[in-house]
Amino acid sequence: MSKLDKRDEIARAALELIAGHGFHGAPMAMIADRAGVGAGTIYRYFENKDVLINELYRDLEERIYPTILDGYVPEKPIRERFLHLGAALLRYFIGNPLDFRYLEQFHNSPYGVEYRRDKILGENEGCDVFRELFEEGITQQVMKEFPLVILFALSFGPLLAVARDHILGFITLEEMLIAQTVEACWDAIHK
Amino acid sequence: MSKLDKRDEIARAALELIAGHGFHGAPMAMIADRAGVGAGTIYRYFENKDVLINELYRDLEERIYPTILDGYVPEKPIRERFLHLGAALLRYFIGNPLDFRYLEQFHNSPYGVEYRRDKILGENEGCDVFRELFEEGITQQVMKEFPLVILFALSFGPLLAVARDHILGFITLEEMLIAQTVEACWDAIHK
Amino acid sequence: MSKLDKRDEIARAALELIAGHGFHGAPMAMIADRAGVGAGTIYRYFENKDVLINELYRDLEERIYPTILDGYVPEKPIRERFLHLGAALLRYFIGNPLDFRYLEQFHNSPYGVEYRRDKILGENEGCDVFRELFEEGITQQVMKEFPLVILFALSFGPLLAVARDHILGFITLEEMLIAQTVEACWDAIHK
Amino acid sequence: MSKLDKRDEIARAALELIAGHGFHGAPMAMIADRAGVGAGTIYRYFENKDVLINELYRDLEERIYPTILDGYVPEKPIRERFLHLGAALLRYFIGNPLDFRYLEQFHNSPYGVEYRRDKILGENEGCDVFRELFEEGITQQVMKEFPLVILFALSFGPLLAVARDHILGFITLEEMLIAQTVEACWDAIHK
DNA sequence: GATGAATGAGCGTTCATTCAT
DNA sequence: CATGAATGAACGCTCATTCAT
Repeated sequence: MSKLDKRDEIARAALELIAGHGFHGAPMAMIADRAGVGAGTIYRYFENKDVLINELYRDLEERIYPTILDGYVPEKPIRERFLHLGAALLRYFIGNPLDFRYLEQFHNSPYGVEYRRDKILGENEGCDVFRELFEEGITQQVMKEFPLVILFALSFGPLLAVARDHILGFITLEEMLIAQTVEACWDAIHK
Repeated sequence: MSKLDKRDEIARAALELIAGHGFHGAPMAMIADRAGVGAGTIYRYFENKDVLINELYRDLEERIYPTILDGYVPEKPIRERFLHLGAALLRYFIGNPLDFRYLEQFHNSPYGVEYRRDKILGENEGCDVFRELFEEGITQQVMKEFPLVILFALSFGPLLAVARDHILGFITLEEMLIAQTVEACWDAIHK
Repeated sequence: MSKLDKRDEIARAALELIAGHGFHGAPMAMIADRAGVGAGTIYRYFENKDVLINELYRDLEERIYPTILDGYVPEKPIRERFLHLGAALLRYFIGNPLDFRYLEQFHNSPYGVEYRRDKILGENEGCDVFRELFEEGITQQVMKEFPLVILFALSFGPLLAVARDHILGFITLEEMLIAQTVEACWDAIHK
Repeated sequence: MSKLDKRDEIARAALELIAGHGFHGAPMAMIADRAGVGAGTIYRYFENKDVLINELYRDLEERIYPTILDGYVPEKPIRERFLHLGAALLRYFIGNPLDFRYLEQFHNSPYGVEYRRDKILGENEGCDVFRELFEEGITQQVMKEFPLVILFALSFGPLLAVARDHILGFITLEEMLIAQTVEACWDAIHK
């Protein structure tokens, strides 16, 4: 197993366990076991559990962005772009439930709160596509003049909620329903 | 201190600590300390920590419902009723940040997932007002014909998100913004 | 077993093990075992291992002082007082080898260095008998005009060394030899 | 880097780290790092950490002896020879604080105890100069008729103590004070 | 011969739960 | 009943040592 493989093996094991059982339901020893490495080995790749958790999240973001930006055409109208991003995100979550569960665990934890604080108070990075889209939407007067934070809430709030419901098996999202849901989100934010 | 007082004291202490520091940031001994009782005493009122956590949530629901139903007039049009409930809920969260934080901790944890599973798959209780409102909305053709689960997501998703942002200090919600946000939610679900 | 008994039992076990095997040769679990208590119990009496180690030293000082001051007559000549203290100290070490070994472990460790730094740089406490004796000796011109630190070295250096040699079995100190050794120390410091 | 250079590099690194942080503050990996070699390489030159620690001490002794014997004239009177050795030793410690700190760490540890036991009970080596000096001193009736062990204690006890105090910054030894301190030691042992 | 990634036993410490008082 | 001291399994993490490369 190469060095990179091992790091990924540990990351995968950690993601699975944390997604499934939360941060404290995933002891380092259990992660090591599932990754097929010794307990001490994890610490060659991640300084400690906190760092592991944060790096896992960065990895995840780096997987999501290319995916949802695939086929994204900045020249298209704002509405179409929003529908594209929303649907792509939802599809990603549905197709990668572990990633989604992990993302939720992360957001709803001190890690996520601090992360968001840095994002919102500092200069944004990462969510730039959405931020730009919202800012453009306001400028062009096609979106309600809400603070960005609220536009984010109106868009992501429902998307995350339905993704969770799908993954937990409370509903089954197929393409039609995905599109309709994202359109409903659009209804919430457009003027 | 009467038996009931003691139970409430424990519940209050637990809620505060869990809201502030999460489930694992609130050891039983610390809860007992803050409640002014012995560590063993908690177990006279709650079988174990899991039970305590679940009962805390039930308590919380029982506090929320009367509040948001105050001034709720079933005879009014659906839109008005929705706006009332949404704004009332948001106000409750803003006014009771500990309750809100606890609710979030609970929802985003195995406890919450199991709870929802029971709710959705079994015979619903608790969220009846919203459920009835949504069912009526669909029947009257004023709401989009979505599965209930999606209507919930479109309504609560954004509300919880903005409540969190307010409590974390990322935004300041005053009456105007509350009303506008709930109206935006209505835009998402109404036909 | 009363509360005090248990604290003492832990302290005794810790002292024995540390005296015999050094700080890292005495894991908390082993201390607990020898004290006949659970591993967690130690932490009810001592905040952590560092605190335990420091408290053990304080305990030890409190046992030594009364012993060597027993029969100490401040009105007697300086020489006699020095001989009394030196011999009493040596006798204490010989009679309490665990205390002595612990004291050595402590002094030769970051704990001891910091402790001495506080002692020497701050206002002295504890070693006051010796300090006063030395200061008086200099004032009365019966002792060499050395810095206090050097007088301490000339007195305690040999005493600790012979105590160690006795305890390790390299020599057997009886009363005669004790008296002669302390007199030799006096020869080193007196004018 | 030649084989010998590498061994010395490792020894130097180990000495520095152990002198500064004690035996357990100097992990093998850190020693390897500082020596600029791989972690496994250490084990080509030293069977294990215990062996490394013991060999380090032997190295140290071999550095000290030539130094203090430099200018030592066996024909001179015993007193002068003692003063020479004592002052030379003190100067060595002051000039080589890492060596001194290591020596102290070693002496005050199971390693040192076992080492001394071998020395004293077996046929002496190493400290021969002092041993011979003391034996000669007794024979010539210029020294008190103490067991050797006690003469060692009366000489080295204070010297090690003042060296430590100097290195820890509790006192500053210059030539005058060094000479006076060694003379005081002489006072302790001579008849 | 040299490497350093991998190991896993062992560390100090926490905390849900029990039970003698 | 109420208590809180006692428990010990479990945690995150370290590090001396090994061994495939």
